[in-house]
Amino acid sequence: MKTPFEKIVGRRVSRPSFEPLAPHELELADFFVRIAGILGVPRSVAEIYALLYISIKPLEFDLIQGRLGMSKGSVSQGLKFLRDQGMILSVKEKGSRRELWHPTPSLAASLVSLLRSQVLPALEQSTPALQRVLDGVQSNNTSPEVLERLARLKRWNSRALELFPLLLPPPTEA
Amino acid sequence: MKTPFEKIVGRRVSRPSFEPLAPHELELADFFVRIAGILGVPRSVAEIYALLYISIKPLEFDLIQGRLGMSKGSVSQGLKFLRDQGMILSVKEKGSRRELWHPTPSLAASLVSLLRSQVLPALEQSTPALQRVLDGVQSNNTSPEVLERLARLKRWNSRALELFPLLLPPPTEA
DNA sequence: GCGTAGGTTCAAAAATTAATGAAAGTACGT
DNA sequence: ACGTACTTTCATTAATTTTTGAACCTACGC
Repeated sequence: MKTPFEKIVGRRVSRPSFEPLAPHELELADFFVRIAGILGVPRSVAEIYALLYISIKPLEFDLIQGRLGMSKGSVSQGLKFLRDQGMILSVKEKGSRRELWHPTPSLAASLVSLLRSQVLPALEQSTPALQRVLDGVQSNNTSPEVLERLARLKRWNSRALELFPLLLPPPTEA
Repeated sequence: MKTPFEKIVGRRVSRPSFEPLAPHELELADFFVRIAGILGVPRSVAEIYALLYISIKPLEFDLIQGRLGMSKGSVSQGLKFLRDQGMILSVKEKGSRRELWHPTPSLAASLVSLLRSQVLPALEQSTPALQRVLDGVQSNNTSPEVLERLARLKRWNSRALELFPLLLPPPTEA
């Protein structure tokens, strides 16, 4: 029992029912799920994005939940993730407080931002870490080969850190 | 009770004990674990690779197991993974049947092969999948905007598939 | 200002993924 | 050709990640 009306009538009122995904919608969802998997993004997030991506109009919370058959919590967290990554935007109809979601124009920019957030922190932590490894290895006695290996690793890390902004430039501020 | 000698003496004989990792070895392991995480490779595999990477000489199974404090199964599977990816090689001392493991000279080539094995299959599956989505969408009535979105997605996928071998060329056969 | 539509939080359950270790090969030195 | 040192397999267990859903906010239309 939830809504005031349901309290009065004393039974659950049938909720608006939603279409399950059509075959081609499912296929697009699978596609995004696969790509997301590579980047370590959970399936529910990919499904939400796919649904918004293939929809003509911006979609509301309840419809997303209904058509994908997932919990409120998942929809809320999925939308938060996509919003934080700048992958979706919302509009509001006037006179309603509900938000309607649609994908941002540039998927490319979105993916870049995702990759950045995954890779850059790792690269940045690595520079001092590798230096410490080199220091530690030099106090012990190690072979010139190992020393050279580690030095090369550090050079690569530095180069990657330099190249990264060129390949995947950060979003330019307004 | 395991070895014949232990059967005779009737008690477990103290196994050779192994040094735990030194601080700089731990730090290198952390580095590889972090990088591996991005690529969805489990921690145990990264740890094995780190140990081989920082070692002067090729290492044997038992020593890897002992120093990393992990199970036989994990060591076996980890070595298999690294071997299959072409990231490590083995040598044998004459008169012994045990294999000694060391990293292949080129870490770069190894990482490329890893990336290929993760990304390429996804890209390849995607081409026909996206075509099916386009077909499905056209039989339904959808907006020109959505159609354009999906067409763009497919073009990107094709381009990625073309570019991939250029960026990360497959290993050349001997 | 009140009531509630619309959304978030977060502890607990479910699902997925990784590690373990005993049993089962396998091939090598003798 | 035997015995066993060395390794792999794989069902089970443990760890981690994802999803759920009920309780809880919060701001807006009235």
